[in-house]
Amino acid sequence: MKLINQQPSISDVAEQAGVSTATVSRVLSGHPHVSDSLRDKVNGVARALGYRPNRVARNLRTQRTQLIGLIVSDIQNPFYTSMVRAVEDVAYQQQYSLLLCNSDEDPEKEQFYIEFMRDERVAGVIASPTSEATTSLQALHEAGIPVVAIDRRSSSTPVDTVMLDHEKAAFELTQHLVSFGHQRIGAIVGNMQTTSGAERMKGFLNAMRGAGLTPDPELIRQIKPNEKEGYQAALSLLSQAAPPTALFTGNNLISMGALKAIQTKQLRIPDDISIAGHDDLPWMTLIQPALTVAAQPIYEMGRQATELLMARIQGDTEPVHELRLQPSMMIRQSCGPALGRRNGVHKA
Amino acid sequence: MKLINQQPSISDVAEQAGVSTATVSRVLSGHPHVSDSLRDKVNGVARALGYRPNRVARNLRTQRTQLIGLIVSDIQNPFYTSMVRAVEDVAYQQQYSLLLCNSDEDPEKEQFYIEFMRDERVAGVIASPTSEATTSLQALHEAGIPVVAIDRRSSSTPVDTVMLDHEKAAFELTQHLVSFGHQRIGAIVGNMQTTSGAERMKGFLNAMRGAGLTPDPELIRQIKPNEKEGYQAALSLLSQAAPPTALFTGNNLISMGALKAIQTKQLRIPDDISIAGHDDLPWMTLIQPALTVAAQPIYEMGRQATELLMARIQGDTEPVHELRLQPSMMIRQSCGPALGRRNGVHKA
DNA sequence: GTGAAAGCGCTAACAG
DNA sequence: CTGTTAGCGCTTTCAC
Repeated sequence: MKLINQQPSISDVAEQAGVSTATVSRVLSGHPHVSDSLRDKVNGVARALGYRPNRVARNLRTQRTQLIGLIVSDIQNPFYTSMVRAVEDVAYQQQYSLLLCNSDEDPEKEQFYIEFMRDERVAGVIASPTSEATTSLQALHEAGIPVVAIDRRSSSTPVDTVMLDHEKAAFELTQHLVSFGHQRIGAIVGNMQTTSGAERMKGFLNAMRGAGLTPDPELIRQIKPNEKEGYQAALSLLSQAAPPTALFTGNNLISMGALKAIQTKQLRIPDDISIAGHDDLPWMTLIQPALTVAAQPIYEMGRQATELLMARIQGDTEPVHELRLQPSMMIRQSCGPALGRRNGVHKA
Repeated sequence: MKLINQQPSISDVAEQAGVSTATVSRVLSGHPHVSDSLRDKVNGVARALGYRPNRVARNLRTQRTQLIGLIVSDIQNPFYTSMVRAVEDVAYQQQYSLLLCNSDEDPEKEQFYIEFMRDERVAGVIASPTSEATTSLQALHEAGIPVVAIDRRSSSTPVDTVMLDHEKAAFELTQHLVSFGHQRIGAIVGNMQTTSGAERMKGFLNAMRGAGLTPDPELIRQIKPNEKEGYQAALSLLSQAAPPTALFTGNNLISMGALKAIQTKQLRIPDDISIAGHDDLPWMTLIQPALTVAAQPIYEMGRQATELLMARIQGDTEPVHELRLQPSMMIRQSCGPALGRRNGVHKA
């Protein structure tokens, strides 16, 4: 009796069809030199048996897989979600599938997954490293597994990289705020260990200094880039004796937290407080007033990263690329001259 | 000379350490009966060589993998994103990784991925089928690969299932709307082929009839559950000669689209139009007024599904489970008695 | 406690 | 055009 969960192997098909396993293999992988009669026969038997090739065996034999490893720091961040989507689209076209990992900004978890991917001999990896210093990518690279860094750089490993021009985005956002006369601008950004965090901070500081303003360290917060910490940071900023009149937020989660803090403090945007952030999400035009942001071409970044990776997988040996995509400023109504709060304070 | 991308194999380690491959294997998989001296030696050599076991080979030999396949219909839907997160958390704990696929509500794509998973001999699959009639899951099941359906049922295959009590959620939401005196309630829900779509519609209709109201077919729209179609459906509903005074939306993407349509039509919530939807997302309290919804315990659903799956992978043969989790009503300010529009119309 | 050897399912020379 | 054969890297009896 046939065991229920026993899947037929290539030799079962060969036997049934009265041919060798080599012939079956040739038919199934679309090899050209097979007679039509045998081809039909093999196909028929394979279908009848419900045969499906064992990819684990094939992968072992060919020393290749059709798996792309994707490491993001937080799958719940819509920014990464869109990226996953882009990567998946391109990968699917080429019949690759995605091994998805959430590093959670935790180097240990990142390390585990990178090793897992190496052990699984994935064809390539796209990663958004938790830190520029992440060394495990080096191991992948040395093992001959192509890697492309996305959104953040891995300074320790010379790999293809695709990123937003973070500094420019931050610079323009800050300039926009400054143009309304703001001088006390609070900045909430992610860790300096990540490329995006560091470069955004740099853009912010440059824009401030360029406008002849001296950034106040009291108004700068470096946090884990999530809603909760964004909320807390914004709340503490807004609760100071001399609160900022405008807020610069380092990503969409931080913006969300900051907006909730503004809600908690019952401040009006932009009269009491202006706010400008990163990433453009559908809900941002739903709120009143709509949020001004620097939009990232996320899908495009994911697409290009995947295409770069695919080329490497196919053996491309060109020198390392570093792609910088440009932000688009989405000027809406969340920024304006400081009025209410200042007036309120003066009146009080 | 050693090739750059040649990873050392177990026999390299064995040779260097002067032992058999069997011993190396025993040491590396933590097998008990090995002398301490050999164990140390093997570990030392392995580390020195930067050896990493080839999981493809191991998987072939053991006929098992540490891969969980996860099929969702749209990774950009925050609902699924949270689910992915939950699944990943539990899987990671048990050292499993995720093979992620986006079916895009496209049965063909779903089919491709299911076959890929079968070919890769994943340990188990968690899926949100594009249709209750999806038959490919049957193939997995027959091949001895445990499957658990989430959010939606697969009527063709007897597998563990974890879902929201969709009908109840829809029923309560509708009742809430009815309690404000609404009679013309527009409903925008996903395809009837999915469990969630069908059951939500059922809950809606039951609540209407229970209140002595006759659902108007003109006010019901079945769409692909995304923002764009949600927008179009809502817009067409609101542009009718006799528009609804309240909207019932079938998921968060549809709610988003509907809110944008309301914005386009410059209607006031809830005076001109009330709205109640599904899923609770951070931005929903940021908009003015905050949206009333039935929240799903998404993380919990993902967690339980994964635990059910893990049990099956470990050989659990209990009868099939069907878990129904309860929604929580988040009553906020987006529903109220119809005023403005009706008045406006009467005045005109 | 350790090694020799078989074999998981497949593909790719190499013959014929 | 087709079959024979070796072997990918690993685990696991089976002997010793």
